[in-house]
Amino acid sequence: MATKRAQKMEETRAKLIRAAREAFASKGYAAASMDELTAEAGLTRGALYHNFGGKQGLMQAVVDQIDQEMVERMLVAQARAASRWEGLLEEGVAYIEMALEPEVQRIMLLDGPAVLGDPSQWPNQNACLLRTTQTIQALIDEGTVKPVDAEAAARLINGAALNAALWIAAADEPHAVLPKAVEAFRQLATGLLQTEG
Amino acid sequence: MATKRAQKMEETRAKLIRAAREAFASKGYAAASMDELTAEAGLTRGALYHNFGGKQGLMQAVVDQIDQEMVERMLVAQARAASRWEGLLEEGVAYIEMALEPEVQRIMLLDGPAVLGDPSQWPNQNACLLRTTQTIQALIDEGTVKPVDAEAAARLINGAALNAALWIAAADEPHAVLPKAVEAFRQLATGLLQTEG
DNA sequence: TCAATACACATACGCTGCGTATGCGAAATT
DNA sequence: AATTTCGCATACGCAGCGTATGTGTATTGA
Repeated sequence: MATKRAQKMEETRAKLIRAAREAFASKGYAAASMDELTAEAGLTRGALYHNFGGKQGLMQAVVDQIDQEMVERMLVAQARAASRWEGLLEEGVAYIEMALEPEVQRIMLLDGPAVLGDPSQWPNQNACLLRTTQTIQALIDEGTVKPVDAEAAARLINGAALNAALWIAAADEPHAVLPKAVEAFRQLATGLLQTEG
Repeated sequence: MATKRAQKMEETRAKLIRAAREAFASKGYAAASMDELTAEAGLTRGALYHNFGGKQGLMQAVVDQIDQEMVERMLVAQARAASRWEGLLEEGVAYIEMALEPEVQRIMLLDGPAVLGDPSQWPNQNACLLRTTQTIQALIDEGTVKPVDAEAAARLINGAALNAALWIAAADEPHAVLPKAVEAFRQLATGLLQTEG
């Protein structure tokens, strides 16, 4: 069996990550105090340094966890779609919608890149991006999409969705501009479609 | 005439901004020490707080300056193009190329949003984005582009270009993937074109 | 031109917050 | 049961930011 120590440690890690998500999301990475954060979790900075090596390591763990959750939601969105092409679009829309959540916005879109560097270089391999790349490659293979570089297209699509999300989130009435963003996104994406000869 | 004091003050501001650009670009915002930075400019933190109110204010000034330079380069790129539509594409390509510069990448794309919040909310109004929006609106008016929301389209286009740039900059051989990104960008953009009926 | 004032910037201080070194107690090993 | 391991708390030192205060030079008014 897993030792009691290992169990306890996992619990500690979970508590710290939970508190960190809350703190990073509400105050931002820079303004979040490790002392406060750990106290919130009923621990001290000692636990933090032992488990994550430091503030940045904790951020890394938080980002990985959220990234994981986002991938899962993208999978669900894609699975719901009628065709693979619609699946790609649904993935993008799901991405946009997720970025409406302050937590995702602040941690993944604003602070994450500044603290950990370009997302595509994250250890997690940026699962979201990888998924999109695979989907596009499949669409190219089946002739639905023009033979462009799949990774390039994936990054552009994701980037477009990302900025759409930031725009929406910063808008006075997010839910009013969301449809406009989604519509523009769908239109833009058609540029990748194979022009039937 | 402008008083000597005002002249001197402008000079001081310029020196601080120059030193800040260098420091922020090379070390990143968080790791840049105000003491070192100001000493580099032959000044102290006193001057900084008097002129910019703090570290964040200095960042703001730096961002504004770079943003201004980017707009100018985008204007040049657009002016070179044969048509307005090609002008939009050239703007995007110029944007991608600019983001190859470490200074732009680090300050504008990574740290900027984390420190100052979403770019579209910057006081400068994000001149780059405003330009793109206007261009797209003109293209819609002349019937070249589908009647989508101009601002939404602009954000998507800019976002796509931005991420393409980040991808390129992080690549092993940036200049090898640049053409792939540009090609994908041009293809994607065609999605906005009016489908001739 | 000379006093008085304003003001740009330097100096000095305190506080917060990170990272590290050390200590302790409970689980694990023998 | 004795010993070792190790997860976490405690204690310390230091860097860096923001503010309050000082100082010298440019500006104003007569």
